[in-house]
Amino acid sequence: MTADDSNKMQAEKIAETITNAVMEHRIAPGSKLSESRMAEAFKVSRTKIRQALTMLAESGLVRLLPNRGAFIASPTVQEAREVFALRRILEPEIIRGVISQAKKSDIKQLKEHLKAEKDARAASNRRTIIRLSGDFHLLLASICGNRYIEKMMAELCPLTCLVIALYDVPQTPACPEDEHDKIVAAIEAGDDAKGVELMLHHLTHIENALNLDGGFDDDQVDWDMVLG
Amino acid sequence: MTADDSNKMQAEKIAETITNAVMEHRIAPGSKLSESRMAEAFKVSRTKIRQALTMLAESGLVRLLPNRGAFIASPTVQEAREVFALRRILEPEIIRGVISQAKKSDIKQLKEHLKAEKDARAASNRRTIIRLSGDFHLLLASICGNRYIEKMMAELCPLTCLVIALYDVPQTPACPEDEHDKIVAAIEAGDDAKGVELMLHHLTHIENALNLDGGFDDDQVDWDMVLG
DNA sequence: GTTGCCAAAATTGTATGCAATATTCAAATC
DNA sequence: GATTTGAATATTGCATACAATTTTGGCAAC
Repeated sequence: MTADDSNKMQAEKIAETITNAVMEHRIAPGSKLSESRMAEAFKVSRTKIRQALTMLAESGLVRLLPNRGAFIASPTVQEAREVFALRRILEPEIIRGVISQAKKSDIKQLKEHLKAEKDARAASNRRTIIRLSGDFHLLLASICGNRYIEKMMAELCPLTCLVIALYDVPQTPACPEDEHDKIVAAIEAGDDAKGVELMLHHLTHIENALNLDGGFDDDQVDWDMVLG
Repeated sequence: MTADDSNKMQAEKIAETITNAVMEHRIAPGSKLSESRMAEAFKVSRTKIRQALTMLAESGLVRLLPNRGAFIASPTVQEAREVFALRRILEPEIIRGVISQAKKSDIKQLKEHLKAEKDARAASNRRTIIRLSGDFHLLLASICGNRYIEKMMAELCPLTCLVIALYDVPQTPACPEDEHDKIVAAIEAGDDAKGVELMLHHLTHIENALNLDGGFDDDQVDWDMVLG
């Protein structure tokens, strides 16, 4: 029966659509998500939209302000750092998990993904590039075989996309193209240490490419600084 | 204003009550959560209950089966192992974080917690003991200063409680009483390596005390007991 | 030109009613 | 006696109507 498809999954599907849009930078951080507009767009009642928004809020991608509505999160500098800190904890272990139990079909899937990334770069398809960049890490998480890690990464990746949208320096060259390839190579070679090192380097590289110093947090305004 | 208290937090408070009840083993894994009963017990409309259940489902503590209703999760053996695997990844880093940035007041709070645990043991207050056992790890997570880690632990601890409820061997002596104390001692001494080792030992110890054949039946929830 | 205020409009919060689906239980059949 | 069927009951799914709150826009006062 298509109970899963038609019933509960409907709200989940809406949430996924929003998440995907965030991952492709088609929704900006801080955007207001009006219930009635969404209901109209998705052709469902507000009830379903509200369900989806509650789910998204629980995952951290959306903030629900009482009587004000739902907004796509805009992570502060501090939050951005915490996202990367957690990823640096999780992803090395993901690499170890992948190496220790990847099947042939998993490796194949990884290589197919690399090819998709290469194609997207060749086509200069910016949104697809961004999207696939995140999906690479989600794919690794799904292969590593721990559903809780996978779930956590499914929350952290969209947040990372928001962080990049907020703090990326435009002229910085995009994610170095070959880092994912190198990681897969290390995985294929079964080289734990190398894979972990590459992953850490990769994450640090992404974080360092951001401008997380002069950030505008939701802190109180320092009027002395404004006037001085 | 108390907008947060009265508006959105109402559903969150319900979810927290359920979570607390799970952590104190006052709701068994697999229990059905009837919307109308809950609405009656909490004296709110089903709408609010539904919101709370959606949140709990997103956090993994509740499973929503289409047209069947909401049930407290009952983690499989595999899921139980994954919970512990993830905790073994996260909590050593939590220890490092706590050591690197705990304030005096944090240490004080930890010691107060140890005393509360000691008191509960002295009074043989089983539910309080269980509850405080989990809270210890949540307290550490809150001190370590990464809100995403804290959130993750806030999901993993209740899940661990479910796992224990499902697979614990009754005659096994409860959590060794002094492991938390030793961990705090290592933290106070600033001894990273020791703290991490103790934490890993602690987690492994809990997991090893479990029996993979035990089980629970889906009891009906006694809402008076949950609320009382 | 700016600020303050009030009414109108738009938006969110909540409850309730009804439809759809599952569960229960008793009667009928084998 | 066990199993199946089907009506009665209970529960979930959903949308809509209405209340509460915020936002908007204009008008007056300074």
